[in-house]
Amino acid sequence: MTRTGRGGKMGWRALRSELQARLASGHWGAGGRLPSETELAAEFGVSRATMNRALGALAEDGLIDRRRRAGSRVLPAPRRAARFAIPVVRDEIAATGAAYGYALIAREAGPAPDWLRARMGLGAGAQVLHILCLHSAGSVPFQLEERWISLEALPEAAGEAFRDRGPTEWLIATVPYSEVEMSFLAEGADRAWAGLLGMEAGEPVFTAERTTWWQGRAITHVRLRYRRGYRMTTRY
Amino acid sequence: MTRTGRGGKMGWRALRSELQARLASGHWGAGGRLPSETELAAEFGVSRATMNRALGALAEDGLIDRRRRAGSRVLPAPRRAARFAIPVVRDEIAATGAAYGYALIAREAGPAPDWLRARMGLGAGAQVLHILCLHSAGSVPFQLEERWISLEALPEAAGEAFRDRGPTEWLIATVPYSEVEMSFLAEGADRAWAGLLGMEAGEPVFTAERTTWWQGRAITHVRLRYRRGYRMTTRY
DNA sequence: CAGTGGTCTAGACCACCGG
DNA sequence: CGGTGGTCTAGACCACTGT
Repeated sequence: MTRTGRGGKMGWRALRSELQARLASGHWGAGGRLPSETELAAEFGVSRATMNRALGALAEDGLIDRRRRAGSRVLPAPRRAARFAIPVVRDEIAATGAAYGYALIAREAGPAPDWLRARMGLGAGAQVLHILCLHSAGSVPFQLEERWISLEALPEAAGEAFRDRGPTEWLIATVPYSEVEMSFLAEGADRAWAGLLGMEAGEPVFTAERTTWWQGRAITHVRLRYRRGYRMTTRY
Repeated sequence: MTRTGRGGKMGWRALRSELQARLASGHWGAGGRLPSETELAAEFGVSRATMNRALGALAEDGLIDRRRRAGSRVLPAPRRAARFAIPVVRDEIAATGAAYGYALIAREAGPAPDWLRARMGLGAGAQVLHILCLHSAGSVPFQLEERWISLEALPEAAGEAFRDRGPTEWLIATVPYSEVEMSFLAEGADRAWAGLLGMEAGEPVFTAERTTWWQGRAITHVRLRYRRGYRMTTRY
């Protein structure tokens, strides 16, 4: 029996690795059934709680499917999920070694356009604060942020100038925990803002859209357009 | 004290929600320190193991930072991570209700180009199988797949025609568990393949790139180019 | 309805690291 | 050094669901 350390019992992380290797080797076949928790626990000489933890981790990783009474089965095609860290742009730029720059370009209150009312579930005539600003790495444009904040849900935004600090950072401090829907897409740079990113109109742009709810109400919607050549990368 | 159910003790999921709500309300302040596991367990009337599980979940979600001796601290800016499910394209199309269509466009073995050898860590003169194929939703192009498979690492690929089944599905069946690096980006449609997706050259395309390793060796690299208007969306 | 996973408990030991 | 989190154990009860 494989063990970690010098003869000690296996921890649940080691167990997970061991079981994962066994899955990869096809030990139980695709779609096959694993022994019960109790049996596996006995085989590896650990308590059922520990084995449960290890198997639970494998299920979270999408490698097996666990159901009461039915047992644990090997998923034929592992349900893959990629985790992308969504860093604050200030940190993302700092990580490249460049100096973070922020510039407010526009800021005005007004009625929400129809598409935004639909997306955020706002009533007719709802007022929003519309902000456009640029985050730079040194003197190079890095990300163009276009944001709408519901003044109904967050009236204190009206008192913020957003001159020295981006709305994202202000929101993080004001509404720390929230529900989020996020999309990634490719779009053509619009004549209206292509120049701000140092791009030609029509050039492909990597864009992230995010709508944020707090206590069931939509607070803000943002479009983040990234500099030419930007990639969002992860390993798993 | 808030409880779930009719007077029963709280489970660790309920505990997590409760603590998350308390975090959201600013109960411990940003950067503040939470009581110890033992204290919290006593306050909620659960065992320390259960409280540990709940706090561990909050740490995994990036809401708090836990360190021995130092205790649990509220993270000032929650380290957010979005999880994107990466479905098999056949399922993704089936989910829209359309019929899945597959067509092999090209398939040829040859030496790996330099950029690919660099990306996959292949030696000089390494042979790869280069495959181009199209996945359609009904009669509409959905995703163009361009893939390279290392014939050194996976010689059995040479015997596969990929005429009825895409290489992704064959790979899943052949190399079920692997390490992956994935990127999302925006690029302009190339003259060489824009037509296959029903697009004009230069039109913005949402592209996913993925390199897959198995037992420390790069197996395959793929570029997935999506139809116009594609979005990758998640909630968290 | 019986076998499986899901969870809780009380106690224990240990690793880590801040003061 | 001592308090904190990390983990394991043995036992227990329960929820779910396939047969």
